[in-house]
Parts: sequence; C-alpha cells; structure tokens
Amino acid sequence: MARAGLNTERLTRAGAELADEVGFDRVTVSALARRFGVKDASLYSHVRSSQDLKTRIALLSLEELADRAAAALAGRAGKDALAAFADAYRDYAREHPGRYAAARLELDPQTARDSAAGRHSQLARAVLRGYDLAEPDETDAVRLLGSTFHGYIALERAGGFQHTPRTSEQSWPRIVDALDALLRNWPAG
Amino acid sequence: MARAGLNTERLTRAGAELADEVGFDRVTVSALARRFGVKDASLYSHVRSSQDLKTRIALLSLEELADRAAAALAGRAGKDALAAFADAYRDYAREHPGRYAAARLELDPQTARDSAAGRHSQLARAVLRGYDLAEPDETDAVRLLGSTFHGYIALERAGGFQHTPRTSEQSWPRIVDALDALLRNWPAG
DNA sequence: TAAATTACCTAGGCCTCCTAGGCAAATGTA
DNA sequence: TACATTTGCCTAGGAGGCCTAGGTAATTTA
Repeated sequence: MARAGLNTERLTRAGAELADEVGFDRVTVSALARRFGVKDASLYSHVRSSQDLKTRIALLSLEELADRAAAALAGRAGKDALAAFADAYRDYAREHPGRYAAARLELDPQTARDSAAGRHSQLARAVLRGYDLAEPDETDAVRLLGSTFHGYIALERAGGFQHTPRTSEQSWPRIVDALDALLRNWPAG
Repeated sequence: MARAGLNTERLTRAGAELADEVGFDRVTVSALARRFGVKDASLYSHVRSSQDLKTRIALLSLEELADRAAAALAGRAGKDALAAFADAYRDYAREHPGRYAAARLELDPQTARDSAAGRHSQLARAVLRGYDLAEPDETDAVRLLGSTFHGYIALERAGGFQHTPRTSEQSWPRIVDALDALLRNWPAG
C-alpha cells in the first residue's frame, strides 16, 4: 500500500490547522489520523503522545507569533511600536484562534525555556525602549503589557464584551492609548 | 442498598472541590462518581452531561467570586477599592485554582446573561466611581481592568513570571499602582 | 540484490461519555 | 398500615479517544 508520508513536522502543521478549524481542545490523535487517512496507532511513530502533539503545536505557534511580533516592530518606536505589537498579537489570535490557544498551553519549565517565550519578552522589552523605564519598572511594565493583551484577547474571544453597545473594536485602540499614556507617566516607586 | 444522597447541588460542590484538587480540565463524570462511590451512569439523573456539570461549576464559581469582590469593595473607595478588588480576584485564584479556571469557561450567551458575570462588571464600575471617567471611557476602563487582572493571573498561574529575579509578588502591587495612576490620568479621546 | 530500516497495519486494553431499561428505597396516599 | 408512585442508583452496553505490542510491506542502504 502507498504510504501517507507522515512525519513529526507534517503532523504538527496539520495539527495546527486542525486547531484553527475546530479548536485546540478538539485536536486529538484520532482526528489527525482521520485527516491523513491512516489509523491512530500510526501516528505514534512520529509523536510520543497526545500531549506531545499538543506541545509541538504550542511551540510552533509561539515561534510564528514571535516572528509576527518581530516583523511588526521592525522600524517602529514609541507608541507606533506599542500599537503594532498589540495588533500583531490580536490579529494572530483572530486569524489563528486554535494556534493562539495552543500558544497559551502550560509548558513544563524546561520546554518553556527552550521555546520562543524568551523572544516574546525580549520583544516586549524592545517596545519599552521607546519609553523611559528603569528596572524594576521595566519588568513590571513587560508583565503589564503581556497581561493586558492576553487578557483582552481572552475576554474578547470568550464573548465578554458583547453586552454593551461599545464594540471591542472601539475599545482596543483606546486601551492602547491608555497604555501608552501610562508608560509615559509610570508612577514612582 | 443505601443511597449516596446525590443531587445536583452536591455534585456541583463536589465537582468544584475536585477541580481545585486536580484541575478543572480533569473534572470528569467518572472521577466524580468514584468520589461518591457510585457508577458513572448514576450521575446522569442529576446532571445532563459532562458539559452541564462543568457549566454548573463555572456558575457557582462566578457567584462565589462576585461575593468576594463585593465584600472586598464594601466601605472602600479610590485606590483602596482598586487594590481590594484586584486582590479579591487574585486571592480567589490562588485559593481555588480549579474554580477560578471554571469561572473562565466559555458560556453560551444565554447562560452568560443568567450568570453572575453582570455583577462582576457592575463591581468593576463601582471601583471606577472613585475616578473621574465619563462614557465611553468608563467602559474601556472596565475592560482594561478585567483584561489586566485576568491576564496577570493567567500568566502567573502558567509560570510565566519565573524567569527573572523579580517575583510576581513584587510586581503585582506596582501594577495596581500603575493602573491607579492611569485611571487618575486617563488620556483624552 | 540482499539487508536494514522505516511506515503503517491489526489487535486489543483501558478510560471517558452517555443511553436504555430495571429494581429497590423512599415518599405520598388511602 | 398497605399500597402506589416516584426517585435513586444499578447493570449492560455502544461509541470514541489514548496507547502498546507485534507484524508486514514499502523504501533506503550497502
């Protein structure tokens, strides 16, 4: 019989696509096998477990997201950079909801260290170079930005902003404005 | 044979405890049945499905969390209220990680309307009464607060703040300071 | 071209979700 | 108190997901 030509990389990519189509939590070994027209057991030559598959999708997504954020920041500074950074995350989450969810998967510490997570905080620090923050304020500001963007995207995706006439679209740039103002006037310790 | 004395309420409470012990995503009908020493099938007289059980745990948690936030706000205003509100969420997440995760479950629109979610945004608006924001800034500020607190707690729980010497404990009050400063100096549209 | 490797298979075990139908305990009624 | 009704939990069983062991056929290497 002809072979399907599976390998870890292809499975990971197909898993990411599947996540975007049906949701990250619905990515299963069985569903992925079905997509390739092979039996579940066949996937275990390429992927150790269902958890391993999900982790690989998470790592892929973190890389993609870091690439996007880096591209968005190139040549920008100050508020411009802040807005571009913010939009890079939000746009990725809208275009690739499954991958974005994957990027939020809890990784074990070692895997996290080997991931693109470090690039993400470097990029956030790059945004802050346009403002005037000394340590430890810079670290706190990085945390604030990450928290706010992630939190907003999560609440938006969960439909949390649909109960008032003001759209999520309208609030978003104003929240970026507010963060910009805050970073320019960070309170003294 | 003696009966276990199950009912929807007891199952929901036990499910919430189970969530805190093993994680919300590990709450299963089987695990809950085991805890009561009955067969899985027996639970279906009290709960329609696994999803139904999880939704009930989510609603319970949202109520509890709103109660806590309301109690924290009583008699406070301004930055005091902001800090108490923030701490109420974070403390609940630490004491009841499974319930907190449950409270973030995506609810269908009707269920969300019937939930305590509305109380949560009312409480956030109460915090903002200590600041001087007109609509639509107030709505945007509510969204910012919700996003930031939720995002921070999520990143903290995922171990996202463990890669630098600055602890999450140190950053948190500074982020509350920063939000207070921002609310006092909200940028003009 | 033969040997070694690799890709996928079958078979089967375990777990979770959920339905159907049954019996026995608790509760209501005469 | 006796019977009827309701209700709580049961057994049986199907479907689907995860994963292992062991096999065979396709491909690559020597």
